[in-house]
Amino acid sequence: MLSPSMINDPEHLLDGLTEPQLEAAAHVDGPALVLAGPGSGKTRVITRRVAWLLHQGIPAWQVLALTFTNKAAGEMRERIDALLPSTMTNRRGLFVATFHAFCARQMRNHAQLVGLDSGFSIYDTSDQRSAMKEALSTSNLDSGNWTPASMLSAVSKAKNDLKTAAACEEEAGDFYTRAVARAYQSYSKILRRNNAVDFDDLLLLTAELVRTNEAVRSELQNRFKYVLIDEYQDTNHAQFVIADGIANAHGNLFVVGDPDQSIYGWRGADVANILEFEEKYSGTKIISLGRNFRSTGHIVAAADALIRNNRRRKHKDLHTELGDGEQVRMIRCQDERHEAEQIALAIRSASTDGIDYRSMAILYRVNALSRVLEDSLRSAGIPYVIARGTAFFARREIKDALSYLRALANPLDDVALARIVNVPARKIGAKTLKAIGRHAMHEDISLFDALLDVNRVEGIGPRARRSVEIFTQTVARWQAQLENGHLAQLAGFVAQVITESGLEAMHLGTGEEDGQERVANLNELVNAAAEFEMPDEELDGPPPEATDANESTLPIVDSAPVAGLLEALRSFLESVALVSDQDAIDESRGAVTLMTLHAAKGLEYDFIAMAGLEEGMLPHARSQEGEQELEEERRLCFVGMTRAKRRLVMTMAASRAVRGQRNRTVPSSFLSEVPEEHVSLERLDGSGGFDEGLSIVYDSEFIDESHDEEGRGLGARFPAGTVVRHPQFGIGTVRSISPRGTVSSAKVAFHGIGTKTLILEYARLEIVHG
DNA sequence: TGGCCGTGACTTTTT
DNA sequence: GTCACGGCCA
Repeated sequence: MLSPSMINDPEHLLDGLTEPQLEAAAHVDGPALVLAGPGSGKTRVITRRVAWLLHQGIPAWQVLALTFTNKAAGEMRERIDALLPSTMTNRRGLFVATFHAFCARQMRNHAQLVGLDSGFSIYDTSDQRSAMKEALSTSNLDSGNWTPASMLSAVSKAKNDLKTAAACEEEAGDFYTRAVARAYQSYSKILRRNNAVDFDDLLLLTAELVRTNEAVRSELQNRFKYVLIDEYQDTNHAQFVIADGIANAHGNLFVVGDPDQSIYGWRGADVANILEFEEKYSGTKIISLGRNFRSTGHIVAAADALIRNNRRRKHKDLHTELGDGEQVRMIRCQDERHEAEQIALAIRSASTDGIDYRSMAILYRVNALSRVLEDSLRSAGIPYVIARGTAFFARREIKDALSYLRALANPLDDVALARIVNVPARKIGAKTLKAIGRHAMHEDISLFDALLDVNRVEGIGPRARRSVEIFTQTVARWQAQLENGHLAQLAGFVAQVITESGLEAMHLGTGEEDGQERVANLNELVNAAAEFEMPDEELDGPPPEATDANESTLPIVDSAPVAGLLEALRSFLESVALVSDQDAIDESRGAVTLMTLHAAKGLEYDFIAMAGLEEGMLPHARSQEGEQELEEERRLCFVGMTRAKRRLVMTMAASRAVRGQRNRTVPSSFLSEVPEEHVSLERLDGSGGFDEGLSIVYDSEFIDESHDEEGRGLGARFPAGTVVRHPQFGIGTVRSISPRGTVSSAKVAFHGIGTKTLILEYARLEIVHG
C-alpha cells in the first residue's frame, strides 16, 4: 500500500488523504475507476490527482477534465489552480470544461467537417420545439397523434445512441418508429438549413467526428494524453464514444462516479458505462471510496438503508466517523402551504443554531413545487435563490434579445430571425412574413436574404415593404459593427441592440405592469455580457509550443485567441446556451437555495429540507411503471439525502393541490424504507388516524408495530393471477407480487391501460375473483 | 396588423 | 394554475 512517505511529495499534494484517496490521487498511467460514494472526497481526489500529474512533469495542456456543469468545471479549475505553485512552468493550458462545451469547441474548430458554418447556433428547448413543429408540418405528421415534445424526446433518444436519421429509417418497423424516423430526418434538415445544432448534436457530431475522422481523432489523442471524467455514471453512449476515442490510444482514462447516484437514465445516461468499465479497459485500477466525510451518522445510515432497497446495484459500504449527529426529521404536514411553513420554521431554527443561510437548501422533485416554498420564505423574511440558470434565459424579453443577437451571429438562423422580425411590432405581420417565407423557400435562400430581396416578393403592400427595408438596414448596420468591432465592446453592443431594436422602449412604453422588471432583466443580460470572459488563455488554451508538436496533423485544437466582436458574441451566445441550473447558485448571496433534486447533484449543505415525499411525487407518478424507473427515483432520493451534512428534514403534505386539483396523498414508500432508529417523526396534520386508512398505514410504518400482519399479509391475499378492480384503472390481473420495505408492491396488468406497479396497502384493490 | 380574450392541453427530471 | 393558440374585433 502507498503512503505519502513512500512517495516523493515535496509539495505535500498527497498529505491528509486516506489510503484509497491516496491510491487514486497518485495514479498516473493506465485506466482507473474511482467508485466514490457521496461525500467521499471525490473532488479532492480529482484536483489532487491533476496537480500530481503536473507535478510529475506532465504538461497541463495534455490534460483534459470533463464535468457536467460549468459550476463544477469552474470549481475544479480554481481548486487545481490553488494547488499549483505559481512558479510551475508547465501549468498552462489545462482544459477543464463540460462535455457540451468541449464538444462545442471541437465543432467550432471543425465546423466545415460536419457541414456547418462556425457561427452555428445552439438551439435551446424552445427553439427545438419550433423546429420540430415545422418538421412535423412539412412532413405531414402533425395530425395530433404526437406532440413536438414527444417526437423530440424520441429523436433525442436516437441521437444519444448515435443513431442517424437514416439509421432510424432503416430499422423502423411499425407506424410509430417510421414516423419518428421521418420527423428526425426533416428536423435535421431544418437545423442544417438554419446552421444550427441542438444539445444532442453537440455530442453526436463530435462523437461522429472522433469515430470517423482519423485526423481529428489523432489530433485529440496527441494532445490529450490524460483524460478525466467526473460523474461518469451519468455519461451516455455518445459521451462514452468521445472519451473512448480520445483515450484508447494511451489508455489514460480516469473516471470517477457512483452508480448509486445515476439519475439521468431518462436522458440516455447508461450506467453500463461505469459498471462495465473494468471489462472494457483491461488492467483498470479500481478504487472504492466508501467513507463519508460529509454527513453525520444518522443521515448516512438512513441513506444507506434506503439505497439498499435497490436490487440492481453493486453494494458499497457507506460509513462515517463524524458521530451520530441528529436524527432525520420526518414531518407529516396538512397541505403544501403548511409544509412550506414547516420548512421555513426549520430553516429559522437552523439559523438560530448557527447554520448560515448559504449552507441551506430545499430540494424537490418537480419545479412546480418551488412556488409555494417561495411564498412562505418570502413572508418569513428568509432570503432565498432558486437554482434555475436556464429559466432566466427562457424569459420572453431575454429570448427576444438573444434572438436578435443570434440572428446577427448566424445569418442563417431563421428561427431566431422569425422570432424578432416583428418584435417590437413594426408592421411586418404574419401575412408579410408568410410571403417572404415562401419566397425564401422558393429561391432556396435564408429568411434574411429573402427580406433583403423584399422588392421581388409579391403580395406585399408598400407600407410593409418600407418596414422591411428599415429593418434590414438596421440589421446591416449592426452586422458591419460586428465585423469591425473587438471583444471589449461586447456589452456595449448588446446594450445597443436592446435599445435600437426598440425592445427596451417596448417594455418601458406600454405601461405593462411587469415592464420595469423586464427592462431590469435586459440590463442583467448586458451585465452578463460585461462579465463574460473569453475562454481563458492561462488555463484553457494550449501554449504556443504545443502547436509545433502537432504540425504534421491538423492545427491544434484551439485556433488563435479570439478578439473580434463577432467571435466574442458567438462565444457569449454559446456560453449562454450551455448554462445549467447549478450555474445560478451563488454562495456569496448568503441565501437559502431552492432547486430540484437533479440540480443538487454534486453539492452539499449543512441543512437540507426535502419536500413532497409522497407517492406520485417522489417516486414520481411518471416513473412508477417499472422497477428500473423506481430504482432511479430511489437513487434520486438518495442523492437528496446525502447532500445534507448535519441536518436533514423530509416533509410530506397529507393533501396537495396539483394543477388546481386538491388530492389526498400517500406517504412516499421511501420514507418507510428508512429504519426508525434514524428518524424522528412528527405528525402535524391533525388527523386522528383511525378514521382514515392512509394515516393508519403511515402510522403503522413508523409507530405501530402491527404492520407485519397488515403489511405482509396483504401480499398473500393477491397471488399472481388474481383478477382485481381498481377505482381508476378498472379490471386487471395481478402479474406478480414483491415485498418492498414493509409493504408489498404488485404488478397489475389492466385492460387497455397496461401494467402498473401498485402498492397493495395504498391502492384500494377489490378482488373480483381469485 | 395588432391586441385581447376565451378555450384547451398539459408539467418530471436537463445539458 | 399556467401557457399557447386560435378567433374575433378595432
